Amino acid sequence: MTDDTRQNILAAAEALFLSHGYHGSSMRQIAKQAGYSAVSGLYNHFGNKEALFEALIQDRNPYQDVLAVLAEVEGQDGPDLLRNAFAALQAVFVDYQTFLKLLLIDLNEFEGRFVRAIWGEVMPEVLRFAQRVRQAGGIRQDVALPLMLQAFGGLLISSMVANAVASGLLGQAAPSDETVIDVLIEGLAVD
Amino acid sequence: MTDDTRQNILAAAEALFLSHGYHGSSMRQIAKQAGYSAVSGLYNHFGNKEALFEALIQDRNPYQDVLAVLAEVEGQDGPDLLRNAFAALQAVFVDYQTFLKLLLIDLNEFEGRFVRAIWGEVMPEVLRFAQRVRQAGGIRQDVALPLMLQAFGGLLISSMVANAVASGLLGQAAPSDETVIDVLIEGLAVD
DNA sequence: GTCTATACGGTGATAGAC
DNA sequence: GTCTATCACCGTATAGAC
Repeated sequence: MTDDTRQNILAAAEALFLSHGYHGSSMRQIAKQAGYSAVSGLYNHFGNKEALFEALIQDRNPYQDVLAVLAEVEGQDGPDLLRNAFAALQAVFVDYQTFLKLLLIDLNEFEGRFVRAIWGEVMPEVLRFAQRVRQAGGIRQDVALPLMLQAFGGLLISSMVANAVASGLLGQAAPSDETVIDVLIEGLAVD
Repeated sequence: MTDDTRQNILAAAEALFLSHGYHGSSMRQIAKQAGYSAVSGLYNHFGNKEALFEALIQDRNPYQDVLAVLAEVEGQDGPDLLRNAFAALQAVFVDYQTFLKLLLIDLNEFEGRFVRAIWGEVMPEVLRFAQRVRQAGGIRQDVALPLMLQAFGGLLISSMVANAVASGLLGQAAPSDETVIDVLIEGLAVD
């Protein structure tokens, strides 16, 4: 299959999945939206609905951008690194807000199978970043690395969710604040 | 309908929703599990599948327990209050781990409609708790209340998710740590 | 009221003719 | 690529028995 037809189908599937959910979007609807007049046209390119969704997750995830941020972020010390990485990741996720919905679908329908596969590839780079933070200095050494990452990730997620809620993606409006990480950094910094 | 038949149906629906998801659990399966030989037996008690799910969310949510914790938690100062509330809420959510899955279903299938309704009743008490924390002293006054709540909630959620992942509810195992809140409190405390 | 039996249009998916 | 059937299953509605 050419890359054009593939992207055409993925775009149709994405639009429907985002607006009507996974089970709310039928293969017949996706086929129609993609310009086919019969469902079989879809099954010529993707084995089944699940394979179509997996292709969508593989194509739309922020994997590359997150890896780039973690590898290239700079800072004078640990707190500076954390602050810069947090801001850079927030900026990345602004462009991937719709991916949040795909992630939810993955969690619900496939027990997070597809996102976990991607996470497996990102995790090594995350650990490498955490070690960079620790070695850059200015961070309390009595805080374990997993604990620091859980706090960092939790705040990042809560910031993304607050952002998504504010933009009406998942619910109703709520005020967003970009400095939530500063409180954590204050707690992590050496006295 | 008697409370027995109601709880019988809810238990059957919960077991199936948790193990096979919302669309993976058919009304026929639920009816069978609840002891009926025809689907219609279900429709005598719940108007449709969505109403059945809503009743389940209403019946299984931690609303009462969370309200009780927020109203009754004590502490010598702000940091102490935050620490005690965090621990108490963590303890509550241990008993409601399966509710996480119902929450996910609500987010995915109903845009979080049912959980938002519950949240609307909890929020006033949450704000009252935040003001108690601030007035109890020992907390930086330059940190806005919504920011403090977002950080507190984000860490609570990340702790719950880490717990759920560790228990295999949502995915594969990961180490859990109960002191993630201490880092935040360190950042919130007055110098 | 509570249960059973049956029926309707939709679904994901397959098979075959053009 | 298109059409058309066909399959089992889905949520739901209805008619009727006790």
